[in-house]
Amino acid sequence: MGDVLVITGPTATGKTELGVIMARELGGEVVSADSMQVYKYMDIGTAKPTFEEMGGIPHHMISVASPFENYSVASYVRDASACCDDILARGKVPVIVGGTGLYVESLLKGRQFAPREEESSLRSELEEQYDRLGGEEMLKRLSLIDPARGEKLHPNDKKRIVRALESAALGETITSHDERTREQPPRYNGKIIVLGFEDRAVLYDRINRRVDLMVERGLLSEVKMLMDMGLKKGNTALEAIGYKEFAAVIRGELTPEEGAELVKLGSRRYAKRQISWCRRYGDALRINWQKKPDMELGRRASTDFWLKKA
RNA sequence: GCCCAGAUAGCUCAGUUGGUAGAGCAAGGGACUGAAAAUCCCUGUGUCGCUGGUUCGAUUCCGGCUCUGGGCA
Repeated sequence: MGDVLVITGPTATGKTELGVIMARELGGEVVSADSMQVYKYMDIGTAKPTFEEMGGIPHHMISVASPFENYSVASYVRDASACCDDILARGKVPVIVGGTGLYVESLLKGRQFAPREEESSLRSELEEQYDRLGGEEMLKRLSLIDPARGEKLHPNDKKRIVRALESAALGETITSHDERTREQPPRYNGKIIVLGFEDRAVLYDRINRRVDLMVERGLLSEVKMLMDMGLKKGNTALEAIGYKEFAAVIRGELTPEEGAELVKLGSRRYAKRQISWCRRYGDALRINWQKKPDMELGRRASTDFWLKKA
């Protein structure tokens, strides 16, 4: 089982920068764990590291999918573990950097997923059924075939109810699949570093400034380009924070100012969900940046902040 | 200077015919097994401007004061 280093935490905490520093230190390569940086042409709004920022360290799992493709955890685990294995085979250390909790965890565990059919219409039929019959009824039906899963889900959780019914219809319930695969040993031995800030207000301030910076750098024209390419509402890529709001701006439904405010709001809430996800890593090394006294708040965490071990 | 209106949660405001208060937004917490930057669940955080009075009891009624709008001079 290969040793890997994981650097995670909410958005705008300097993961990218620390990742490069650690990769250089350990003789490693960066493997991104970010559900939106996998898409090509989405550079500004996903804050992909620039050539400069990569500092000569190879980066994997960035810009590997077309935004028309609906990439997913399963594809990620397949592709990212191939990267990690290759890095390990060359005697180097994979440094997994990213804030998508599900991706990080699934990669480390080498998680397998319950059955699903790519080309069938089963999924849309189930969705249509859900809309017609309502959550209570669908949950009742799920409970008949997978009681444990039904117990856990809320009637409003359409996505998960549909997925659970789909899996069961294809031959194995999610519960049975989970029980069968959960016992497997993790695929990688990960040392986890969780980045954060002492003060939530400082994090939010950075998020706000970062969004302003994205707008200055041309987020609007990036989104415009994607839409001109033919990307539209159903595409996962356009559901990314920053993209869905500016798509609405382009459609004339929001002013650019309103759009930017919504991006900030969405990013703040996203950060909160990420923090919540990170609390599950009990054995992680937690590092909280603390603002240096008498110093300007800057973009780069390590220059303007002290490291503080929580 | 005078007249009128307002002052209640972080913000915008509702309300209590006198028994210490509630909406929206913001915020906080949580879940997470093929969309995860997605999706879903839970939670009201308060010297009711200050100060006297009436009252068993005042955020509510009365007086004074302060501040903020608007009007008249």
